[in-house]
Amino acid sequence: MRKFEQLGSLSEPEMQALWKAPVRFGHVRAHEDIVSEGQGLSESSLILDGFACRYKLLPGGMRQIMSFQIPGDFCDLQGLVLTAMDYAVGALTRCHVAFLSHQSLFQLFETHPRIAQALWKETLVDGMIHREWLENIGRRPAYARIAHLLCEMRSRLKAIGLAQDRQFELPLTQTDIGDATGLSMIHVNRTLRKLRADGLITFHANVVTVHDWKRLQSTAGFDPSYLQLQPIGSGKIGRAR
Amino acid sequence: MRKFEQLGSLSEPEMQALWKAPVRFGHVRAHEDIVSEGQGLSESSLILDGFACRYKLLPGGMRQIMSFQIPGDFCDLQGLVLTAMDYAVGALTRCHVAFLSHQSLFQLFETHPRIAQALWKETLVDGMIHREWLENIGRRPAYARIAHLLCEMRSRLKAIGLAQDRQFELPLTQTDIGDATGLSMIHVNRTLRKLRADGLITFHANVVTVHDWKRLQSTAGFDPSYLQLQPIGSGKIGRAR
DNA sequence: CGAATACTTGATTACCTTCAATACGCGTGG
DNA sequence: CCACGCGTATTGAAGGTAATCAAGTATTCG
Repeated sequence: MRKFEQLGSLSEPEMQALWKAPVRFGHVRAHEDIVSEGQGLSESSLILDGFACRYKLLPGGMRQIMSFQIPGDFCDLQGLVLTAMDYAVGALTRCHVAFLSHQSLFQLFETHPRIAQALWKETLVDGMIHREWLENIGRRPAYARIAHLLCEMRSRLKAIGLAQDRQFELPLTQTDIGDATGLSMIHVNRTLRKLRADGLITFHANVVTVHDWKRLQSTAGFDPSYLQLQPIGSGKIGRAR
Repeated sequence: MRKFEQLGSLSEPEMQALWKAPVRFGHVRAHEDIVSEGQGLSESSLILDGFACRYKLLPGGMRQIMSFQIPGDFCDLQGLVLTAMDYAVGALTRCHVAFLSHQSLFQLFETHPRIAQALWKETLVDGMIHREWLENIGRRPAYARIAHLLCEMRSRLKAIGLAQDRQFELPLTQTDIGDATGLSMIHVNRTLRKLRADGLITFHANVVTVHDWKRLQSTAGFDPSYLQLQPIGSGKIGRAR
């Protein structure tokens, strides 16, 4: 549970302060919502364990997933600064979640402004992922689109030690993948088979096995520097303060 | 140029401080970049006048537009906290731009932390727009997709006094609309004609005329509360501080 | 073990893209 | 002033990608 540390290179006293903040722990069953759309929030939730997704429902009942949240990700920092959520967060597996009250976060911001900045940064990274997905859904054909999603998830899961080079667990149904990529479940199925037939990956029992990482990456048009951020302290901000 | 005020309900002394900050003014010709991808920045740019867009180019030369920036919008707040831009910002028309150095912004944050929060909020609104676009591109057919884009732009332009009920200027080519919605220019053309034939809108010489707002909204699945945010001071944050 | 959920496969249809060619609008320069 | 060229818009035809419909199989879970 010491995943706070990935939060973004804070200094020792800042980490100390975070440890002392009151945290409520809880868990959410698979297929239940962690946060609902339209809700106003009084605490922010951080995934400690499990997979979740942000999504919206359309009038017709269709679902669009906007991002997957993995351990170490905040779900709803948006609710800290804005008064209503424009999306829901659903648990894809059983999730362990830490809830931090907004009040105590704001108190932390007073004494440790860099914590606010670290959280701001979190939301900016969300924005980067959204833009990557816009590019993906808007301009790539299904084959590359799914390949790209797999590249992204491998990359993000590796960063938190949940993926190996050749293999990682990805507890998504084909319906989930379809809702994330803007495709029908059926087409996802066929495309996965094609990826399999081409010797790029296999996806079975929630496990992705990468057979040809290089080719997967190139068909996806995946940029390996994706989300490889510089730590806060070493960049412009360090200088500016 | 007093569009700073839309920045998000800051108090008087905060506004005063903003006025005193050093600002560099400039302009960018149409079709030129305001910011390039991959760049590290030392100042943040705010559109005072004109239209711009955030975009990425794919290896094949395709372009995906992630959002349109209109007067009063920051283009690259991301560069304040992160060290490299993951997208470029291109001017669609001649743009007047204000550049605020990161250094002076960070100084402002020290004395007026709510300014930082207002900018954080700006980036969260960007995130909301991205998610709306993800839903749009991922799950709506071309007809509704373009209708939705028009609804959004009308709504945002109205908020800054640049749209009337029935008519507003939208200096986008059909290619731009295609790159924003993930469609081919040709299909945009045909879809616009269909919207015209159905009596919803006309789009000619960069002017959108709305003939049937209600029907446009309903075919788009547009939520009229989109981006209607509560001011910062009146929400949770006000209480928390 | 039975029901529910997830996956697979085939056939058909529709949406959207690509290719190709033409027309329009506008500023430049002859 | 008109010709020219360029970017933008328009239109038609052909083809491919992905959706929908329909039915059947495998898994998971209570």
